[in-house]
Amino acid sequence: MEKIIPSVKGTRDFYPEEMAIRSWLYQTLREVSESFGYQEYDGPFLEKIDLYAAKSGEELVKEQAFVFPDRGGDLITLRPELTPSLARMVAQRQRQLTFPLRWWSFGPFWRYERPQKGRTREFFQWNIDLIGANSPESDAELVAICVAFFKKTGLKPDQVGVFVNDRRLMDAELENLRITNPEMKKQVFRLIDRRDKMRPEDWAAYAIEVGLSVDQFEGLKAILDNKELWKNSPDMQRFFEALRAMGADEYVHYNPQVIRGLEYYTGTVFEAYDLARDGRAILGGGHYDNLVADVGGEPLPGVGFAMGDVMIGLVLQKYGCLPPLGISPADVLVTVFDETLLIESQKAARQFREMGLKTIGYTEVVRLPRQLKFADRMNIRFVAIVGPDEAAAGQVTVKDLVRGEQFTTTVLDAGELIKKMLA
RNA sequence: GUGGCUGUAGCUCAAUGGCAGAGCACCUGACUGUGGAUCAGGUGGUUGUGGGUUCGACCCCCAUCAGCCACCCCA
Repeated sequence: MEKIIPSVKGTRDFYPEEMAIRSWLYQTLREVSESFGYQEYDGPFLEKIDLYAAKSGEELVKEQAFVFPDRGGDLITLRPELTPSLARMVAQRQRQLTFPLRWWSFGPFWRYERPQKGRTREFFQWNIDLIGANSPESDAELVAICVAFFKKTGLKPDQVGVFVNDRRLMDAELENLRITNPEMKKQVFRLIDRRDKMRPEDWAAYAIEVGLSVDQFEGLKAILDNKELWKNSPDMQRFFEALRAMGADEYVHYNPQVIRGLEYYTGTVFEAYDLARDGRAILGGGHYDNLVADVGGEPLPGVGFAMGDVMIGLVLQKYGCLPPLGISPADVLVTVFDETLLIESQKAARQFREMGLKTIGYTEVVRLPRQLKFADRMNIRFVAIVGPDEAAAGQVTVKDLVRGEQFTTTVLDAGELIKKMLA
């Protein structure tokens, strides 16, 4: 045998078991998204590099995207995120679309990163946005959607949580500490983001390096340790009140340390975690002032989030929330007795299918035990045997592999009985 | 991009520098029109790849590829 050419680093093969999970996830996301009245959309998987160069940092495109020249010499990128494509799609029809826009998508993305737990180079992502809305209640709606997803999958509020903050609130709090320089604020945001990843003494040293005075540093720590800080913001108060009204507050926590790396978030920011702090963020999102800022067009505020399939898959597996495996591809297997009866078996299989039963007709002439074993392995509950006796009488013998019982009757009767037993 | 751990049968893993093994799975039979269970037998390997050291390498060294993990980053 020739050597098997290995798959591309960081990609996954989806065998039927994994594919079933992916399809289930897609279906669940669809149901949750649609229950809030969101419409499905998608952009191209290939985009010109310029689309990202305009908006994202140089680093993203140069180091974390798959980029290659096409035959005409243009640089093409396998999309690393959906937002720029969304911005273009919205800007192109800004005058025709009806706002507020509620759109969702689930599709593949690529990032040239080093694979590790919860991170692959090829992954699927749920993107959902409410565009052309600017209220705390619209921000709350998106958080309520991700809570609805958790509820639907069976994840409990003591297993996962959504942590929320508001950048404008943080901005105001920093102003109170006389941190007013925009560049300085950016650095302090980064400092806040790093707090949990560094030892306290290193973090303090970093704070001094950034240029904070001792008073400012103490003030910052007080802010970050204040779980009631949200009460200083009327918008956050409205946000939490809306969440309660939507029945989502159980899962949602205020955390002044949530900042998010993305520069385009301007208001509410949030991310969901396994409460055991196991692994990376499950999802992240927030409020932005202008989706189409880099594409031109009227300023368009909105709120949205993205969730990758890899991390949520790990969390769902950890908490036993994945759908059961070993689901059968068929209800009935029609066996083949010998070459002379091959056609009879195929006719019977067709009749079963026409009655709405998922039916596999064996297409090889092999010994019966082998065919029964096949049915057993494939979790096919019913085996219909068409032997010389049955063929002569216009009947089939149906064996129920779960109960170990069997009966002989016409195909039509057998089909009805099987349907009853499956119900 | 940086660092650590690991690559042996289809799978999970053994093997002081001295004959490459086990369990599970698979195949055959016991059982010529009936799956699972049991028993008996059997197939299965360029030890990731390429070099080096050695009388001799799964084992030591170098490189490389892949997987996992942590950094970095997280759109």
